[in-house]
Amino acid sequence: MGELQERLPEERPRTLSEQVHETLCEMLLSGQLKPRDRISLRDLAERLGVSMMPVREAVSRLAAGGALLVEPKRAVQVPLMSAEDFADLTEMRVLTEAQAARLAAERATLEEIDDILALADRFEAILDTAYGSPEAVAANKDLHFALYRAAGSKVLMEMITMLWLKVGPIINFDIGVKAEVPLEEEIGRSRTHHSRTHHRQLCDALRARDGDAAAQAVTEDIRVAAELIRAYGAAEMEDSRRRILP
Amino acid sequence: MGELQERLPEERPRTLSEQVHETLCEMLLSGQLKPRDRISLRDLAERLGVSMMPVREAVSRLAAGGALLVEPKRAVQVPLMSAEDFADLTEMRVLTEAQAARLAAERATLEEIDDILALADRFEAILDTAYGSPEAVAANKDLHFALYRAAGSKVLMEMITMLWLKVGPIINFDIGVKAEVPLEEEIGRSRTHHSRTHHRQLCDALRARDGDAAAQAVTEDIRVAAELIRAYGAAEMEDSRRRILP
DNA sequence: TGGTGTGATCTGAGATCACAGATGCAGAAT
DNA sequence: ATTCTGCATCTGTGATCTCAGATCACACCA
Repeated sequence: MGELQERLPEERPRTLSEQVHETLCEMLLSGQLKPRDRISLRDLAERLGVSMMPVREAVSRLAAGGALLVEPKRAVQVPLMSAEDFADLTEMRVLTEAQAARLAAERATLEEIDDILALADRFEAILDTAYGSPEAVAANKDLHFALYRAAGSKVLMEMITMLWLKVGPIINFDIGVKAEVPLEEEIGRSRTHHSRTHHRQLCDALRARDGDAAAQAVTEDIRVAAELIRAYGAAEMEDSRRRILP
Repeated sequence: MGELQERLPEERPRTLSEQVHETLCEMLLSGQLKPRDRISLRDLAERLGVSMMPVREAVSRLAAGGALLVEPKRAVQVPLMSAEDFADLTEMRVLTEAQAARLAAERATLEEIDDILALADRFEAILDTAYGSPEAVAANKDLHFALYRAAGSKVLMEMITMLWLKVGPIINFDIGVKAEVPLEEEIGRSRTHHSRTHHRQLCDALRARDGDAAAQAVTEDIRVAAELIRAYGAAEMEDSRRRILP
């Protein structure tokens, strides 16, 4: 009992629900959860060393945002997304994240810009050595969120976070597939190529304080990545039901 | 016990949590809850004839979206919004709702457009007789949401709903003040004037399938209303703490 | 061999209880 | 009259229990 408490012993008195929520968010954003994955409240509670209650509350928060799907009397699962839903989600990501990039280019402090440029360098370095690895996913996430945080809009940040929680399982499933199946190397190469191009456009735009260019770079980054995922068919894959950590 | 079940006897088997959630949403959107209002889980549970559990789940869902603020070991309350937060929220409403209007103008079916035009007429009629009434608020909400629904984007609709749940208490508090305090009649008149103008621009844009014009109409509607609220000072009012239904 | 039914098991939903911290009001001290 | 103090009350948090519905596997019959 008490794994979470022991792992975070001196944290300020956050509730167990918040800690569970954070854990689930990380699992969604990092690809530990894939579409169709089912989560048992009892299992997860036992695994984390808490009772069902905090898990229930965390799960309903995620379900409120559409990141998890809970049908009454049925196991809660990571929602399967149709191609239409994925396209819809992608367009909303373009709308919100392009605006965030525009605001960041116009309002970021010099320190924030330096941080973002450093994260972009770090991401490129990781791409060279370990494309498709969890580290690359995390570095990409850190870069994007540093940019969006610099936009200075709390509400926009919340909206983008919600969208990422929804696309996380798909994007990272995609990466997981590529990591396991090294065929289709050309897709990987074209993807890293585009990533580099868009990230460099973004850095240039930030340095020049060019909001439109920053928005354009992020827009293309999102659209190209989405198109590669769509072409790969990950968005509507129908593999057999999986349990987490069986 | 069982008031909700009896009131909705033949509904399909929705959970109590969902029903409570819906009730709370209506209270937020219709102005029955104002900033600083406190909600006791036990009181609300008793009032609705359910146990604390469904109320807890509904409240955490709203809290996840920022529509309610729950601090550990303290009464959950309708969050008080700073002027900066309100401005931020307004800009995000412009971003999302203008895009919804643009999509609706381009993709709405003729039936949907007819419905929207009818709701606009209905709203104007209510404005003539009962400005600032709960009916006017509801009619305005119906009009806007019919428009956004016609955009055909599920994700966009969810985002807009979340934003309305946040601004609902402020907008409707504003209206409540105006209804109780008939001074400042010129504000009321200017507001109805702008409302009419923007709504007619919107209708013309829909008929002409002009996405840009529709987006522009909605943008100005939101910005003008927000400016009037800001000028009135409702966004940062610091009245004493209230309990619902004392 | 293929379809069907049936029961053991697992699921979330909801109620109830115990608990610790926050609140607020009343009374005492200044 | 005002400020501090202390206790009664109210708060959300979390655990535990019950229940009904869903699921799945295995056996049985056609």
